Amino acid sequence: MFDIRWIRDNPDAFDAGLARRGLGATSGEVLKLDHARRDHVQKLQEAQTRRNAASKDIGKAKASGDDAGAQVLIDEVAELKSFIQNGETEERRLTDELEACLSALPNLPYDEVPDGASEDDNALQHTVGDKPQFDFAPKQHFELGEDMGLMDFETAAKLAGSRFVVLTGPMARMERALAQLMLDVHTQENGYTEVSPPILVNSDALYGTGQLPKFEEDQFKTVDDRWLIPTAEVSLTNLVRESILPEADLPKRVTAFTPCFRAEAGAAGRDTRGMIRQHQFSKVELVSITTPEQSDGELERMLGCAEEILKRLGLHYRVVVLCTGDIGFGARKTYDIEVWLPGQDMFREISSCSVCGDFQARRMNARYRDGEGNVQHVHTLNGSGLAVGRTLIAVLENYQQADGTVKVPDALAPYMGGIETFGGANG
RNA sequence: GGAGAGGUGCCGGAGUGGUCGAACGGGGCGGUCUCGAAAACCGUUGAGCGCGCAAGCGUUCCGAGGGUUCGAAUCCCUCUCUCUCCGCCA
Repeated sequence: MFDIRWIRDNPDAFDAGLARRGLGATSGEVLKLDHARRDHVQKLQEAQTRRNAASKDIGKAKASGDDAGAQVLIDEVAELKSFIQNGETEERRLTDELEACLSALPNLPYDEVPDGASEDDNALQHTVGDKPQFDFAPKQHFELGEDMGLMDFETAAKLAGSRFVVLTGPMARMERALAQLMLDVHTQENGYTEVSPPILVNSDALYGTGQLPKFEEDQFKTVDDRWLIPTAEVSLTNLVRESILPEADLPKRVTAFTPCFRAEAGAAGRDTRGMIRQHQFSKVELVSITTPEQSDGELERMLGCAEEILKRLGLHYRVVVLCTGDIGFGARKTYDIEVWLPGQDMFREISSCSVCGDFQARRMNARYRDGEGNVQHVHTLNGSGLAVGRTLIAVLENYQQADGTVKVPDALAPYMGGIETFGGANG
């Protein structure tokens, strides 16, 4: 959501930013609505001023026993009544119309974000590690998992349909181990506070982070008008909605390990094999709430926190800056971390770290009080730290051995009960 | 699920339908006093929107949304949340 006053002052910059997103100029329409609304508000307020004054005089007149004088005023106010009532309805309509227009517009990218139409135009930032060498043809994660009998898509389909999986034994344990490692690093070393939030939320929360109203078809909705979160970003970011935080509380850093649910409405036919794209997956999410001054530095910090997990696991990865065509709805700038999957012979997204400026804060009405006592909107950031399902995939493919077993990375040893490999004859 | 009680400012807590953005207390902030501090005393302390360079003026907001009324924090309806008791339950 944009600051309408900023659009008033910078209509060209606003349109230019939208143009980079491939959208047409909108400031004309927005400002027309804004003008109509302000015009209307002024007339309405004048009427309200007159009504309030007259109403007070009625009270005084009655108190002093001047019933005739009171009656004159009563008649005057009665005339204003319908005008004010209609006026209030109209004001709400104009406000809603303006908001409907603004709420569907994506955030503006930073200048430094590269222009582009698709992920092909993302800019490589840096690469860490090297591709592991195999003296055999590395398998894809689902081949490994199914051969081990520890990853079962068929049974999952019986329970829930396509795009679900059942993990068993050490496979299930490794998913838990990965989450545990991530949470431990983020809470003990990176300054994040662990949170266990609702994963079923209302429409306001989803609106706050920008999934609604535009991306309803990507979400799962319950029968009582709640929604399964597509990411813990929703729950964690909305923790500060409708509040005014003391500046001393910022930056506020929270993390949560939750399941995430996505309808994958537009992804029919994509990544149908394996665990890459599921309706349900688990993720450790990082969210930071900051002042406007802190947010850019916080993005770099958050990226570093996410990268740290991959380094601990010894996984080869690269970081890209998403171009204007690939960046998410609420983001001003996004880093994707892509991990190397030898079985797939390609890099795949495993984390996405975004700075949203005050875009979500305006939708949530999340503010803070600065040193001078001024109230202003916070900035919000979110990032995966990491997507646990995809991390599991990466470990499987990178740590596989010629005999079809998988070596447990050293960093996971404390969480795996001492086993060094798994997937052999005994599971 | 049943029964009841409530949602007022940073917190506690008043508020016969009229001059209430709201008593009073606490907290915070500023000041007086003091060598300094405490105590005491004085002052100050909500958010949104509109107009304005600003000072400021106006307007809206007492859980949310409707309604009654010339006028609603106060009356009515719906919703929502919290608390207590009972039932059920991981």
